[in-house]
Amino acid sequence: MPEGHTIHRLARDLNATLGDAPVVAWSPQGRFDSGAAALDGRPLVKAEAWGKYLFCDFGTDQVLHVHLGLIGKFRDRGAPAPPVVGEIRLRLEGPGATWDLSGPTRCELVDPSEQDLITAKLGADPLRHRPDVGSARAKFARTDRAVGAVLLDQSVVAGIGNVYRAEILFLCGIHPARPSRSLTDDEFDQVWAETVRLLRIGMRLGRIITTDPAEVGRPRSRMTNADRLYVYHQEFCRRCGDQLRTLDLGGRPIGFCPTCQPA
DNA sequence: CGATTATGATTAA
DNA sequence: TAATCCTAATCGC
Repeated sequence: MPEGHTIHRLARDLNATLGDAPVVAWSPQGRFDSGAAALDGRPLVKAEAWGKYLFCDFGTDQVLHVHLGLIGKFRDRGAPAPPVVGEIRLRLEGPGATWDLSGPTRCELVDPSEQDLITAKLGADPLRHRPDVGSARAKFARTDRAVGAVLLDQSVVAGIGNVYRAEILFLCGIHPARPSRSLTDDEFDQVWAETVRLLRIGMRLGRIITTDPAEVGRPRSRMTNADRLYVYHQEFCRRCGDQLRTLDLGGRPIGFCPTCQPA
């Protein structure tokens, strides 16, 4: 379930569990044989997230670039390495962890220059150190596109996905179809603050919760979508009870409350 | 057991 | 805008 929080958490956990020991790398599925061979026996030097993009440095001339896309997963199956289940593009085995990558939209080795090209196109990442808020603010102020679409644009803010954009706008009381340029400075500040706050919570908890993070203490099975979220895939407004509506922005649906988010 | 769906992004048209 | 890619879980029959 990959928005930016997932990728940053992944980078953190890869670094923590793979340490500096040599890693056994292979492609159970066979679709990344040559790439895996280039990493086999190398230690993970550093994993790093840029928005939804993950880069892993193994101390070789090329960097592993992974993008999970909509359905990709990168999970630790524990050690010792259990039998392979399903379509695993890449498996990384360390002394204390076994990472299985499935369904990525990108899994490739790239030159550092290509990595630079990718990251240069990305906007401010709220989860990175000292994100360039000014550039995001300037981009918001410059366009007439709907704010709901701009929030999903990775070249403006890197890491927000379809769930967070809906939840952020609800919490800010902003109608998703409003032109980005119509936001006041205060409104932009509020959007940015909520973005940082929510993504941090998501990274900490390992899942998207925009209501009350304390809720996570409850068993997962007893937490419904409606407990975690205000508008994404919801029918009624948690605040005012009105029927929520859906709009298509940026090619994807976004739910909102017509009362709490007036046009 | 087939159809549907999913927190994404690129390419082609 | 639509088609396409990638996989697994869930849903309906």
